[in-house]
Amino acid sequence: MNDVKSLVKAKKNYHHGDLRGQLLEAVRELVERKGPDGFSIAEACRLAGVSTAAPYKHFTDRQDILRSAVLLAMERLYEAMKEAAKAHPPGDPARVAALGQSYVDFARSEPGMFRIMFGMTEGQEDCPKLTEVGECCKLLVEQVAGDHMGVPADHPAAVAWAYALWCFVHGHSFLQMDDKLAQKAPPEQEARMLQMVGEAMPNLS
Amino acid sequence: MNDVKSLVKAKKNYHHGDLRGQLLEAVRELVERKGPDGFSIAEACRLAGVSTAAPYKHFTDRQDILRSAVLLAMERLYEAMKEAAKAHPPGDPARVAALGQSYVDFARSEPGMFRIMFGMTEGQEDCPKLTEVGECCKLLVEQVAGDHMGVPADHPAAVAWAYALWCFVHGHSFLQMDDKLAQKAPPEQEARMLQMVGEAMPNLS
DNA sequence: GGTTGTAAGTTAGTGTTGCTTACATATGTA
DNA sequence: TACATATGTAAGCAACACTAACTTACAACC
Repeated sequence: MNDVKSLVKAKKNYHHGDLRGQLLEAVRELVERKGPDGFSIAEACRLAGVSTAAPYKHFTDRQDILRSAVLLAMERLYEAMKEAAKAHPPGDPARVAALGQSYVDFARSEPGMFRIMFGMTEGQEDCPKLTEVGECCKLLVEQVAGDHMGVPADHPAAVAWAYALWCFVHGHSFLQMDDKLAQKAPPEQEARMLQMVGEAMPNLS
Repeated sequence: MNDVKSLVKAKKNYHHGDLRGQLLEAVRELVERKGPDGFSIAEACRLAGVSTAAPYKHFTDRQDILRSAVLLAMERLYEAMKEAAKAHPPGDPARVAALGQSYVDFARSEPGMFRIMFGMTEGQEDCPKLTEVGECCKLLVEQVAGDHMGVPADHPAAVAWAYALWCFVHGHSFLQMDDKLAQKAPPEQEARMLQMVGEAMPNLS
């Protein structure tokens, strides 16, 4: 939406306000358009309207750029999940399904970034902020699972079911993205499946 | 095991027997060692001990090489799944779990290829052989699910559960590969989870 | 058994792309 | 005006995909 316009408009000045942010936005757009590998600093610069040397005043490295972009995406995902959880009261059966749905929706809306987030193999292990956000997501799922099952979030059963739920939506997200194997399931079936998994979780209270 | 030895031994002659096969093997090794993106024709040639121009006598293109390597991997996966299904009689509850286990084991043993197989975004759509093997895998899962549920493989419930099972093991495979989010689950827990999913499938006969 | 055709590999290059750095330059602020 | 910050210019360099033209080995055929 705001991609091209804001990019062009902001470039009127030598110092445009937020090159760092615009570069990350450009990375995101490139990754979505040309696939996870189709990103290069040079092209991101072209898109942002700056020289290829400019990024190095804001990032140390190519990896640094990617890491930062992934971190932003991770935060977007976490926000979406939090919103989904907040939309229903604890214990509501629809809450688990909504949480899963938010995850799948994110994967569908940003497949490129999603792939990088969970498929990066180079140098993201040593990024504490990234693992921190990931941990937050995990805790959120465990919390919702625990609420649903009537046990505290750190109960082994809640942890196990949270992981199972994650596996399910994660796999579904990937299979939807590369739809060669799985014919695109209609939204209703998707919702039904999520509901089914939610109902399979036992109530232990 | 046989990588280095066979590569060196076979290179004694100008025409070594099977450059095509060795290149594909080199691709596989590179992908495993340096990640899905860490593959290049040049490096595969270096590994196979031939010049960088040699591959073009066997493959038309870089994509052609990758596609062929992926096809081989897909066939390996199908073989593993078939073996797992053959190891138990139809209806045995352990059969579903074993099928899922074979999938997860494959992902763990060849994470790089697995990522490419299900993460490729460039030019694999138009490979009929690839989609054919994928279809075979899908049919196999549906067959096993149908046997387990006491309905034919093309029964809607069997198809739905087959897809759900696939989602589950697929997601688990990915989460295991990049283990930043999910702490590595011990094998016993993994087996228990697979069993749990299998037991959740209703018997409709 | 020599001739010859062909498949398979080699050498040497071309063109492109990308990451990164050293230095110059423009802009805003005190 | 002086300085700090932010960007541009230009270049180095490495890697890679792919091509063209030459060479080697093998095999089939007379």
